[in-house]
Amino acid sequence: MKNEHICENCEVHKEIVNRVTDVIPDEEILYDVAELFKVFGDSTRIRIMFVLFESEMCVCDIAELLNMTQSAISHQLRVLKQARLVKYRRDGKTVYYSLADSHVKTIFCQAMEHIME
Amino acid sequence: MKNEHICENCEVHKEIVNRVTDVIPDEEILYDVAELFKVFGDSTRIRIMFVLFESEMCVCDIAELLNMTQSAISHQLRVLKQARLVKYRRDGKTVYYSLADSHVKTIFCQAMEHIME
DNA sequence: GATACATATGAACAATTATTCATATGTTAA
DNA sequence: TTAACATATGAATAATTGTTCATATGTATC
Repeated sequence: MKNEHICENCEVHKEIVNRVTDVIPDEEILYDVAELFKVFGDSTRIRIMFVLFESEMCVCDIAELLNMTQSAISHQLRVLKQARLVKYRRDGKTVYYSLADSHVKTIFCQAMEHIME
Repeated sequence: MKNEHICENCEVHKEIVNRVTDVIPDEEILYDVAELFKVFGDSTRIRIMFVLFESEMCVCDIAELLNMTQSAISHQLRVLKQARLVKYRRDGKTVYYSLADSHVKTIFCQAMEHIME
C-alpha cells in the first residue's frame, strides 16, 4: 500500500487538507460529542427520554412503565444525569426526573427524520 | 420494594401512563434510532464525517488525514454506509466517499450546542 | 497473463457497557 | 429507634464493539 495521494502532486488537495484540518474540532470536543451520542445510543435510555418528553416522573414509575427493574432504570438515569440530559428533584422518598434542556427533542426529531426517509 | 405508584390510587397518573404509552415509538423504530446514535457515538466516525463535511474524499486520504490505518477507516466507512450516512462512487482504483444527506449536519449542530452550553 | 495499488473483509483481542443481584443510603411514619 | 419504602450503587456477567493483522477482491497498467 502506498497512500501518497495527499499533497504529493496536487495543489487542490493541499487546500482541502488545510481546510479540513481547520474544521475538525479539538480532541476534547470530539470526545464530548461522541460521549453524548453514546448516551443516545441505547434504546432503554431513549425510552426513558420519550417518557420524560410527556411528564416528569419518579424512578419506580419509569421502571413500571418500561417494564424494567428499578436498578436498571436508576443506573441509566445516572448516565443521563452525567450527560446533563435530565435533572431531578427530591420530594420525600420519591425522586422525580425530567428533561434538562430542549436540544434533546431537536436531536431526536432530526434522527427520526433520517430514519423515516 | 413495592412500586405501586402507577394506577393504584391516582387518576391523573393513569392519564399520563396512557399518553406515554401512546407516544413511545415501536420497538423497531426505537431500535433503529438507537442504532443511528450508536453510529454517531464514536470519535473516529465523527472525525470522518467532519472531513466529509468539507469534501468528498478517498479512503486512503481520510486515513492519512486522520492518521489511522486504511483498514480501520474502511471498517468505519462500512458502518457509516450501512447507516446510510455516507455514499460512495468508484473512479478506477479509488473509491470516493461523501455525505449522504443533510440531517447529519443538523444533528451535529444540536449536539454541539448542547455540549457548549 | 503478471504486477502494483486501492479498498474490503474475516478473525482475534482488548476494551466498553447494559443488566442483574445484593446491599447501601436516604426519607418518612410509627 | 425501628420498620418500610424509594433510590443509588458496587461487583459480576454476558454481549457488543474498535482496532489490528493478514489476506482477499477489484482495477489499471505493463
